[in-house]
Amino acid sequence: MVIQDARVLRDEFIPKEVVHRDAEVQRLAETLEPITQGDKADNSLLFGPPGTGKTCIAQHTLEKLEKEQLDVKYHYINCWENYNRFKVLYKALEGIGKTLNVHRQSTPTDELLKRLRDYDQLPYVLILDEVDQLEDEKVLYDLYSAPNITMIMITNSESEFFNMDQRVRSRLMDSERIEFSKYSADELTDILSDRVEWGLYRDAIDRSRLRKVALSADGDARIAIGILRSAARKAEKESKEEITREMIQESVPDAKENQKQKNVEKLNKHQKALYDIVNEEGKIKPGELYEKYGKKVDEPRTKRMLRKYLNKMEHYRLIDSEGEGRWRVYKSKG
DNA sequence: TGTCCACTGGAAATAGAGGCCG
DNA sequence: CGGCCTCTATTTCCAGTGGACA
Repeated sequence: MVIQDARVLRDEFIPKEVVHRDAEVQRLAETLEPITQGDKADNSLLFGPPGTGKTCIAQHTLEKLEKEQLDVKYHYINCWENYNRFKVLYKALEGIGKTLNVHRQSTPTDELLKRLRDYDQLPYVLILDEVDQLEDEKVLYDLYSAPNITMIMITNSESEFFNMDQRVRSRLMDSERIEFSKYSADELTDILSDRVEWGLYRDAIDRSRLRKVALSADGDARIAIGILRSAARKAEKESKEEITREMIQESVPDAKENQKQKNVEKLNKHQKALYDIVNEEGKIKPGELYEKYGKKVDEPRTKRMLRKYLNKMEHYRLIDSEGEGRWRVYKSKG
């Protein structure tokens, strides 16, 4: 037996103590300080590469705040999954239990917003993860103008995020910005050993092997934990008592592919067809791509729609493109 | 210099789904 | 049930872009 508590190895797990992010935790806590007086705090923007602890710290800080201070509410919203105005507002209302008798289709979005604005019980903090994935950032403006709501926005790229509607941007400019950088191999090793302590049996893995995992993850904690999880499962499957270096080695590609795979699964058949063609060709001009696509599926969508799909896939980092206008070329990743 | 070409992406129009209400 | 809403997905229409070519 290797795994003691599988929950600890999941992506969503939030540790009780966060290691190697003291400065960031401190800054976030200071920014949120007014909330302890029952006021609205400044919004914050956490940015940095994937797997650097942004989401984890936001949730951890709020969880702690809620525990110490009963009169705060917070809610986590993933903007990848809730990418439009209605969905975000609906989720936000869910967090304060005001969705009663809001019935999905028949209530206008403005009504949702009105309810949020009218809410004045307790300070309400919204964690908006992957906020750059929103189809239309105007919803941020809506939330900005709600008197009691404080936002914690999370994004990979600060510059991409601010590449938005002028009016929304000018409001969000004064958010507290907190930058996260990649973890070093030593830091990652510490994070892993923290997880191991709660999640695995003591002798399953030692520090030098954890360091091997850390080195393969290139500063990304999510990948590091993914490698560990996958290696632990292998050990479990083979009924071994410990995780070997070979198991770790084999798990590296699994873990790295994993994230991308998740996104590919969300594509519909038209998007998948485009994705496959781009990958087969490696590099392809739009006209040719549309033509191949047309032969490949029944009931093809119009070119305009395909352009929308391609944009989306590029945004999700499933494909690449280069060149503007007439010189555009779509490319497979990597 | 003017016209054509191959492509992009915004905006408006349309279709269809699901819920509300009399 | 039928009329009325709103939402999302999709189509239709089109102005804009900048190199090629006569």
